[in-house]
Amino acid sequence: MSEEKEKGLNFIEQIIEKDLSEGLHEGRILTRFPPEPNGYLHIGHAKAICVNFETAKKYGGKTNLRFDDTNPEKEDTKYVDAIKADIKWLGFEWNGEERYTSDYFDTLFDYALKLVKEGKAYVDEQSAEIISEQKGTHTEEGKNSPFRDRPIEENVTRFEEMRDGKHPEGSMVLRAKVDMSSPNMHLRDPFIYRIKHETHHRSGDKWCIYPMYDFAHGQSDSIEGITHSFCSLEFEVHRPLYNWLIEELEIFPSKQREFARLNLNYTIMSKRKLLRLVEDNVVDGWDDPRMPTISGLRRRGYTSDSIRNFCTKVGIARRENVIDVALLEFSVKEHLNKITPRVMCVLDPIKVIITNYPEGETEDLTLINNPEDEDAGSRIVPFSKEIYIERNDFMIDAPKKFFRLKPEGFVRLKGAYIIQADSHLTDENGEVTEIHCTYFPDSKSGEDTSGIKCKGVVHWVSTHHAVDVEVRQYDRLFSDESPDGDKEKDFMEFLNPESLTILENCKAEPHLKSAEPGDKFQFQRLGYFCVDTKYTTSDKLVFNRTVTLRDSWAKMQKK
RNA sequence: UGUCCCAUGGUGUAAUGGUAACACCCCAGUUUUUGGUACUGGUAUUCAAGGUUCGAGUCCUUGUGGGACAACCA
Repeated sequence: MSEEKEKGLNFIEQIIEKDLSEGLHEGRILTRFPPEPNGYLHIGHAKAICVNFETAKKYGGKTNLRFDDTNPEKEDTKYVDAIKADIKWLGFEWNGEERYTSDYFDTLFDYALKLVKEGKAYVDEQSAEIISEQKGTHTEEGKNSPFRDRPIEENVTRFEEMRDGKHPEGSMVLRAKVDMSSPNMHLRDPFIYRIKHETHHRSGDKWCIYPMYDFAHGQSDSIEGITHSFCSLEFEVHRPLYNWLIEELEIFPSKQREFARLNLNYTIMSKRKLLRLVEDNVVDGWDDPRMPTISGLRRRGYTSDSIRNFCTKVGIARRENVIDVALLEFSVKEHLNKITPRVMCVLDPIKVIITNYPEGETEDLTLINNPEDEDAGSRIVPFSKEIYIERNDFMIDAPKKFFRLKPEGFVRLKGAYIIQADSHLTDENGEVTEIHCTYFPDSKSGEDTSGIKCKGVVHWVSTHHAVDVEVRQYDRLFSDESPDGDKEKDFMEFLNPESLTILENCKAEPHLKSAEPGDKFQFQRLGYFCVDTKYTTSDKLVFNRTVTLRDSWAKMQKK
């Protein structure tokens, strides 16, 4: 916090500071996060959450959590719980208990009735098709409905009948009487109440009419005394209606402001499309580690700190943007580098026999846990005659710049000795099966007097002490930068067939035996990994690769 | 064809009429018992044309480009 740079305010902060300087609402700041409980939260919501919670906090205000539940068809309580858990996990605390738009159904009905009684709303009994036709187009004005000027008493009666369940779905609708000739389609007598004979997840069967978004959101903001209502750009065209209703209803004047939603390359953010991935079993549920959902990122090993930092780096503005996923990845690496203990795990093991090391002997080596954090201490790693190293750390015809093990070459075993490759065995396919090496007793890590210079350092695990673990390597779910950007092709065509690789024969140092689900580590030289919370059992550890380390060797090879 | 919004390095975001900067990415190097981290340096930017002004990324006009908008969804 103290290192906070003197960067200018974002436009939302500018608005707030201006309001504050003008004494708006006596300096009270109240924002809200209004999810619809019809799906899981994703990284895009995380940005919205940060915008609302962090700006309110910055100015001494609070944030309400309000479930926008006006469409009983799609909403469910199970999503409510998941959403609450995700917000808490992200580290935010909402103002008091969570709220629900459905809690305001009585008030909302009264508001609507007030409009009806003042001749500002009417019941339209035409079909959806007819109404749609009358609505006009962008270039063509709309036409008034024949029901537009029916008597107020008749409107009151009909509206009450709607409420009382006397009419079937789709037979009639309550409309605000605004302006059918407005260039803004949302002002052409928008629907504000519709009939839905549907059981609501909270109000049950009490209601069979439900307010539309435009007649629920702004009013709920107002009821709660929200001072600043931040939403995404797509709602900009709704703002005139938002304001019109507040004025006509003469209720608390909340103000709506819009900002650009988060877009990530190689990622899909649409709830509908995410749902398809889940339903088509392309992924393993909403919390699949490849999903951009909060729960997916959490299972993948992301920390809430890193997600919040990412949201800060991304900024807030009003222009469309596509953030590079590399920035998200950088954000986790930045955090994980500071907090994770280093540990050795061989993903693709190949056996190394140290011919001059005494048979049956084990040596306890002390390795530091985290060079970035002195308090992290150290641990014991057993060393012996037989070890595993990474298959790709040995190369027969190695280029000059290959600093790892090659015939006749030297390499340092991390935290242990320098070894030299003498010979190797291969199978019928030419695959190396075993490497024979000699070690230099006077080259022990920390007390090396051998004078041998070797640039390469390699991680290893003693075969007899190794823990068998499964490692799941994840890559981006889509191979195209904007999977939903093609009008011709379905986003499913861009799925990356290699987004998941399961390695079942990995060897980890014994220290890992006590790892618990959710624990995070840096597998030295490889990346950051966490113990999977779903598939790990008492006798099988499953690790998820959160993100790889930067690999300059791989980069060099590409050239 | 209409209305509204937006336009700053490759990607994002600042600069509030006064020296265009920060982060990520990319490149080169230093350090290193992680080809990690850290550090140093580098490439690269105001959509265009007019106007206002001593001075414009910022204000005005026009153009160009991108986005949004016609669900009994939110």
